[in-house]
Amino acid sequence: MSVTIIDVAKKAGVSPSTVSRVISGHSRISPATIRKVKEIMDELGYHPNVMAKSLVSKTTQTIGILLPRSAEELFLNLFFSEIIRGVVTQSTRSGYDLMMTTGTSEREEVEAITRLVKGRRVDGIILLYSRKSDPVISFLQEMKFPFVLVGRSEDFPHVLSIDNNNVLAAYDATRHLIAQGHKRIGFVSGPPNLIVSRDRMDGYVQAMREAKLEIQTEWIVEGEFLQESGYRAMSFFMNLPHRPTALVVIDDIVAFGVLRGVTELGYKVPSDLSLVGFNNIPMSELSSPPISSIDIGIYQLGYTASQTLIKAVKGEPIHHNHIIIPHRLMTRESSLHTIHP
Amino acid sequence: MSVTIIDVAKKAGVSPSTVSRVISGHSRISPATIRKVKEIMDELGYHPNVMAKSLVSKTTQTIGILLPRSAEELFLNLFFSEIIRGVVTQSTRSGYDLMMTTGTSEREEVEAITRLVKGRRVDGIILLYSRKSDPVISFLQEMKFPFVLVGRSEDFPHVLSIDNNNVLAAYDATRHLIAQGHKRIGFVSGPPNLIVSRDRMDGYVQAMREAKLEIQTEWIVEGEFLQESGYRAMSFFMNLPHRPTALVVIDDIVAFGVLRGVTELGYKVPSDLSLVGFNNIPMSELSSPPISSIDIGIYQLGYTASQTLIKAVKGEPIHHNHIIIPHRLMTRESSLHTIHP
DNA sequence: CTGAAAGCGCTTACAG
DNA sequence: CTGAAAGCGCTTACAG
Repeated sequence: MSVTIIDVAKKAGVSPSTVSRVISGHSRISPATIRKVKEIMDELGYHPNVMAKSLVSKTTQTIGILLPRSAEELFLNLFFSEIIRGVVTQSTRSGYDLMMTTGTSEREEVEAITRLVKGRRVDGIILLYSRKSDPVISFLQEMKFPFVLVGRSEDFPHVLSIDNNNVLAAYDATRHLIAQGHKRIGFVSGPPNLIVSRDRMDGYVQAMREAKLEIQTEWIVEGEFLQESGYRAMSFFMNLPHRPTALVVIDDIVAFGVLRGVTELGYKVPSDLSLVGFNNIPMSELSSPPISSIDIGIYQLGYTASQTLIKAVKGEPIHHNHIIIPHRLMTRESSLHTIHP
Repeated sequence: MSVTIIDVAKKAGVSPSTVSRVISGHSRISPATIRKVKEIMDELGYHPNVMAKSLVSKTTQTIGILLPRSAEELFLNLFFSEIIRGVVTQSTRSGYDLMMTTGTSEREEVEAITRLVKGRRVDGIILLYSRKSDPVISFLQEMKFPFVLVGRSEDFPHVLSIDNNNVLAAYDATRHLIAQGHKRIGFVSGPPNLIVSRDRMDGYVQAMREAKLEIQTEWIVEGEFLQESGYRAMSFFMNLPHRPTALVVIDDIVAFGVLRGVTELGYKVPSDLSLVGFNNIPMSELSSPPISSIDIGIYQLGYTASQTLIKAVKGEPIHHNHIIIPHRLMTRESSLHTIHP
């Protein structure tokens, strides 16, 4: 049915081995043979069967990406789109295909990865998001299978990973609010089992301590990466007798929820409540008021993850196991309100 | 290195053929053998080598998705994230993996698809977005390779496709504005080579004609699916001596651009200019004012595309070649301003 | 119900 | 510089 290496060999009057060597750019082949074989390949419309090639070469020219369990809701947040955009761009440039997989439970995730790894379907894997103790990481380490983590792992500190310095990022965000004269600053966090939540919390705490500002436990609220979480956090804060005048918010989408709630209650951002978010999604500058946000270079995170993984797959040397993508505070109206004591 | 079917066979004291039959759930195997073999498989941690299986079975349990050329900018628009979310959810549920590929030029796209198809890397392909004459479609048809199109094709009208009724959707949007008393309604379109642009334009024109309303050519502007396009269109409209009082806008993201521009100029939505967009992205209800939008069921589009493709791959009967996902107008403040003549 | 054998399409030492 | 042969890990008629 399709054209095989044997068809080409016959027609070119050479052996299949020779055709194979021409394809792989093997050294010791006469120019004449190369020309001849290539001609026939074109003429016949030959294309290598990837499966056969993989079977013997034990390489697939494909990398896999495991989407977090909540893939269903996942894409509501621009974070993952941006990551994937970076990954697919880079992997395509490097001649690798990208395989996506997911699972709805931890067991399903491990199964999906097992299938990819043991089924020899991919050469390496990109993991998005790290939870505290992740059986997927244990499995990949045990298998000695190449992988990179977007984020970082506490249980497996030496794992190859691409991350932001989230502690510093949150520190910067908090410092910025302090510089505007705020003293009562709250923090809206994400799911507590995510390392990114705790890193950003740490940065916030550090900045507050350093400035000798009081942190009230009720100024710290945990939630999901969803608008609703912001909305709920806001209602909670606004009912406090001593409410904060500014918030550091774990994700812009959550910040939108805060903003919406604040506006509905008739308060104003930034005069009644100043905000700084994270991720700098395109809508941040569109909302009214525009929201200040830490740009964490999401696309770059994905691009670098793919690049690093492919290096690892090829066995090229990797100098740093932990690559940090720089962040940048984008100051906008939501945090430009100076408090005069 | 890894455990093969032969290792299992040896240890279980049967032939490789039998192991293979147990794996594939073949009928005529004694329960005792099945139990024994499964036990050994677990014990040894056996996992089938997908490549070897594909090579002989000629099936990959994988579908491919071709991202539009502009993948770089692509994900800035929620449309693709949502589509992919639908596709990955459904394909995973059906036990298929998802392979993503892209190209930066038409030639590269054809190459990427050729690699997937001729390399027997996938069982079927999902195409996003259709341009007027698409060499990828010609190729797939010629190869008799299963594929579905998200969108529709004029050059290949019988191709399996999942689409909205974009003509009707735009008609509904326009009717809604007419019902508010608007007579001077403009249309901000997308790239003219996309069928979706022309379909929506047609719906707009139909509704206007039917209501015996005049359409001025300067009320129709083409652009990209980007904020900037909306911004530019707005500046253009607002400088017209006889400017429209309402706009149908091809995409919410473009509508945001319009909104931002209008606001900057000191005008108000909806009183100075009413807006209806398409796609109903999450931000539509967050902006101020919230933007009316046609929800086209993007997730559903992706989910159904995957479902239909997998049916086609399996050779199951498909009753309709053109599947239409219903749309729904979400009325919000941006279009709730009644004009009294 | 089960096994031996051929074959899927390729690569790669081993010879020459 | 090139060919014959073995083998990657699986499936599937063909026998029995």
